[in-house]
Amino acid sequence: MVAAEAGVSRSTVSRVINESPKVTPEAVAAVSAAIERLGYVPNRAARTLASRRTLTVALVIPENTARFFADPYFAAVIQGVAMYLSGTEYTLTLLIAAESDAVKTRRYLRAGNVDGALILSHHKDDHSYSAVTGELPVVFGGRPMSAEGPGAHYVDVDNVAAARAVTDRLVASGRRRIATIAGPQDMAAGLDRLEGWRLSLAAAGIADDLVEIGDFSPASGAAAMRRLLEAGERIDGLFVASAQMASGALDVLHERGLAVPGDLGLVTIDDDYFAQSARPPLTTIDQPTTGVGERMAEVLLDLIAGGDVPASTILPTRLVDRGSA
Amino acid sequence: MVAAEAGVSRSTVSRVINESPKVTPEAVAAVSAAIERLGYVPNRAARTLASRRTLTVALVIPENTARFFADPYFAAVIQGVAMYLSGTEYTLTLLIAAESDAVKTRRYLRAGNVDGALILSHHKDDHSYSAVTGELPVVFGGRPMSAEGPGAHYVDVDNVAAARAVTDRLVASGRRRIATIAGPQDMAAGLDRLEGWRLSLAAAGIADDLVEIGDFSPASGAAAMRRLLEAGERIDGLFVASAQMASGALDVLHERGLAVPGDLGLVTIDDDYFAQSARPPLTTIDQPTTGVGERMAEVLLDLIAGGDVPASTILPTRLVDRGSA
DNA sequence: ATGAAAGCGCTAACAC
DNA sequence: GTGTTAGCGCTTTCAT
Repeated sequence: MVAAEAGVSRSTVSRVINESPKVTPEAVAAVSAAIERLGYVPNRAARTLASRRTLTVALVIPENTARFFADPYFAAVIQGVAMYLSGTEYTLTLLIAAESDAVKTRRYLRAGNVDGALILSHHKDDHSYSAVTGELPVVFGGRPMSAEGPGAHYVDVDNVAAARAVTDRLVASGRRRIATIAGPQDMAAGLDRLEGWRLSLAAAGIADDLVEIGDFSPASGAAAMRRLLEAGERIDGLFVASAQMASGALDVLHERGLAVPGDLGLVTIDDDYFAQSARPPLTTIDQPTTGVGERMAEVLLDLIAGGDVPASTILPTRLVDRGSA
Repeated sequence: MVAAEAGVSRSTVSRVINESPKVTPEAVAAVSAAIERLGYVPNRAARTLASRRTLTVALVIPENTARFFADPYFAAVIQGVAMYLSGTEYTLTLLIAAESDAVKTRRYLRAGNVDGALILSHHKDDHSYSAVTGELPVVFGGRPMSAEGPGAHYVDVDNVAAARAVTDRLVASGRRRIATIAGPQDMAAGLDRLEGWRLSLAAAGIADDLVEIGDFSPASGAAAMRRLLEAGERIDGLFVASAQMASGALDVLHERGLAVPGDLGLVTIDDDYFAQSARPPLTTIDQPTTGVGERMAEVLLDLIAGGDVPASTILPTRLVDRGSA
């Protein structure tokens, strides 16, 4: 094998591969050359078995979250994770966790098949994985809801501040009757954005009674918009908790002949295709989607390396003003 | 360990785990019970090292394809793969292959770290992975372009037939001046859909000179639509090679005050959010996206198992008539 | 049908 | 700094 070719022992080869500091430069050179010449690639299984590190991290997507694969947000996060990892020695295992046997997934995680796990979940009850947090480094995507306990590491954006900032635009435009189409109230993002809207209105002394709930999908946004309109109030401002829902809401407004921002101001969150190509293009919040994935991976690797990382990593967002307020 | 608990040897335990037929039912029962009782989970690395099967398949996404992660098509395929695999013993490794060192990726694949690979690529030059086809079971998503050689296994839909079928609707509506916004001509799907459009027109004796090319994104569809309109021809029918491009094209038509299907018929491919929520909703082709992922995984596992699978697996599509032709 | 023994390819003490 | 010696936890001949 490589050892013979380089004229050293297997141990030295191993040390070079693992970048041990205690190897002479000459030895490193000889081994590297031999590796190159032979096109040698270490066997992962053997390394794992001997060292008890798998060099693998799992990305767990609970099944009911998987249904939202079409959501560009998730796709972007996954992409961020994969891209960050591709620059490291680590490998990514994608796990769609059937809720029928979350047990199976948890066992897999605890069986030492991975060095850590990233958990991307949509709903509150998805967090059945918090149990593994004690036995394995785990990083959640998005602020986990109560059940996780205070120790859970997560990466997220400040949804409260983002929602508040964008709603402030509505207020600044002189809107006084401001409604919201909120996200699901069993998701942190849904709750936080609603809270941000409330804070903005409270600060301006405006009533916060016009609330309809959607599930972040365009169809749910359209339905919520209809309910809002049918309630009979004359709204002059609207904060929709996601651009996908805003797109649905906008369809309904067009149907009814209501103009944005002429008849009412409309702002949202997510600077994706929906916000950009809406007519009119929407004032919104740009959040770092692939960035969330990248940081999740980074935090996890730090945790695995024994680093001592703060439990929460909050990424900055940016307000994109397109004049739709 | 389990052997002691069940009162048998390690070999027997191993046989039970690997479902060897030569074990008495009693032994199986005893071992299964012991496994259950102890919550035993076999160590993957050790199994792999001893058996030389990794129980892992790679899903390779060339970096320039990764940019299209937002494309719901890709997300759906990945989801299909992951969900199919979750029902098997196999694990999915997601590999974003930097084109800078495709060498690294190929080595990884050849180093025996996976039992097979699924390759999802967008463009012609992505297919640098065809080289591994000889050394490892490989299944491509989408018909690979020439370079792969005839042996390459792939799963796809019949894009030619689909495009032809939907264009036929335009013809059936009496449209005589039918243009197309085609996909990239370095992708099989782009070429095939253009070909289908041509065949439909040829059969009807209609000229096929009105062609603009896009890259499947909404923005490119809008740009192509502008070029088509500015060419000055009065078009009465249009086949757009993807719903995302159709959405962009429709925006331009609205801008110019052209009505669908009043002024011109518009049909496309993909029954996704874009086709469904377009105004008007579009006559289109529904293709099994997660189905493609599932079949890719299924074919790969068959290949790994030594099965002898036909090189191409063509999945059926369905025409969805929404009256936009 | 089952057990005993010999590795799979590597890393990790431990000496030198 | 480098080599030697044991395993890591399984599967797999080979006997029995």
